[in-house]
Amino acid sequence: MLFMGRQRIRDIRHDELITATITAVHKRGYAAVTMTEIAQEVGTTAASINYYFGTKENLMEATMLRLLNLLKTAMLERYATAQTPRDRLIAVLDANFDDRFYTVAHCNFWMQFWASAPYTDSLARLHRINRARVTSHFRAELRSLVPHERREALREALQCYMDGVWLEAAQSTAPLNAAHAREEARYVAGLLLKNSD
Amino acid sequence: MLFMGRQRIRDIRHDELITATITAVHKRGYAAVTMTEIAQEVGTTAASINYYFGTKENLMEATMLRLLNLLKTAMLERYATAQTPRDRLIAVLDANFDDRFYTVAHCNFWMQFWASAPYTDSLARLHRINRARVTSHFRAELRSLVPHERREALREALQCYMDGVWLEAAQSTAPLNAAHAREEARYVAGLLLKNSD
DNA sequence: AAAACTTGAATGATCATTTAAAAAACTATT
DNA sequence: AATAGTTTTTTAAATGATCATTCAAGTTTT
Repeated sequence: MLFMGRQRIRDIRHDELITATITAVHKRGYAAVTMTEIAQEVGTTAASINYYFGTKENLMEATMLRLLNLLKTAMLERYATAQTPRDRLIAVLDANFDDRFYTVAHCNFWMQFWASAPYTDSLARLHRINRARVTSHFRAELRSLVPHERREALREALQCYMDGVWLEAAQSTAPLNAAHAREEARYVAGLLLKNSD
Repeated sequence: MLFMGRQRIRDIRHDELITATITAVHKRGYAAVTMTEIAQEVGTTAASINYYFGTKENLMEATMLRLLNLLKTAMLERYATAQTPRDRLIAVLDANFDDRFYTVAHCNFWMQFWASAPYTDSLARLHRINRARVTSHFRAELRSLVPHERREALREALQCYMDGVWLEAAQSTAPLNAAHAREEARYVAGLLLKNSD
């Protein structure tokens, strides 16, 4: 309890501020949002954010880390019950359109992060790592599903499709329908794989 | 000649500065790039940009307009010689991966513009107009190629795929291979349409 | 000579970040 | 369970840096 007590406020603030960052970036844009605006989302001050995160860049990094972990969790959950290679491919697709993850605010933050990642070392690193992870999952699952010559082309097509869906989701004015996105993704994957051999 | 002369320098600067904007945004990022950096790309000063474009926002808008026009031109050229609906669909796809258009710097500017468009009225307008145009082209060509029930799903899939390819291209460190991108796009479109009925 | 163009030096606004001092939460002791 | 001491948290105000934009005085072109 002693230790827990020490950590509690810090953890609460950490979560609050990351949530506030996603909301504020969605409202005002990654480039335009100020520390004060983020702070106001949860009724605190910019100085407080610096107390907990040090810099704006760290805050953005921590926010992106939360999204990456959300994606990873969604993926591992589905992986745990997948039996066949096809199941596992669908697990990867579905994870990307998980209810908890596939929201306008999340896709929007992701898109804006993506656009500015190349210009900030710490963000570029996160981006690279995640990209490599998704790619290797796709490669592994496609190995036993499509012939060797077409594998990379199909993997790229699938990844581009998914990125494109997020991009569109990021601009949406209405709430997203994650279940529908999963169906569409399966349909598209089905078409791409059906004739690939 | 008088009139031409009057316009010449203005036109040259206009072109130079738009090119400089694309390069500088690629180097430094849409959010981080300064007027001075853009000016330095062509050895002039920030004040000069303001003389010609008034504001940074106008400059960005003009830059995006050039890309939009490049895309439109590439499309119309190919449309002119397309005979069948299938030809016209391929024309739309190929235009998006035209040699003049599909470069890292262009895709990068496009991506960054895309991410920040929702937060600036004039840019949002451009974005909306372009999006509507591409969508209506796809709808028109798919009308006679795929059954009614699947048309929207396939159109969305194709558009998302193309957006995703741009997104990846924007991050590339090597020069792009536009011809290869066109081939891939045809291959993907082929798979999507083949089994859709 | 007039118009168009250029630029170095202000201007003024906006921000992230730091500081210092106060408030709150927690711990240990009695 | 009250209290004094310690650490953690909060914030208003200062700091300092960065920029887009404007200005005014030049230069070049027509």
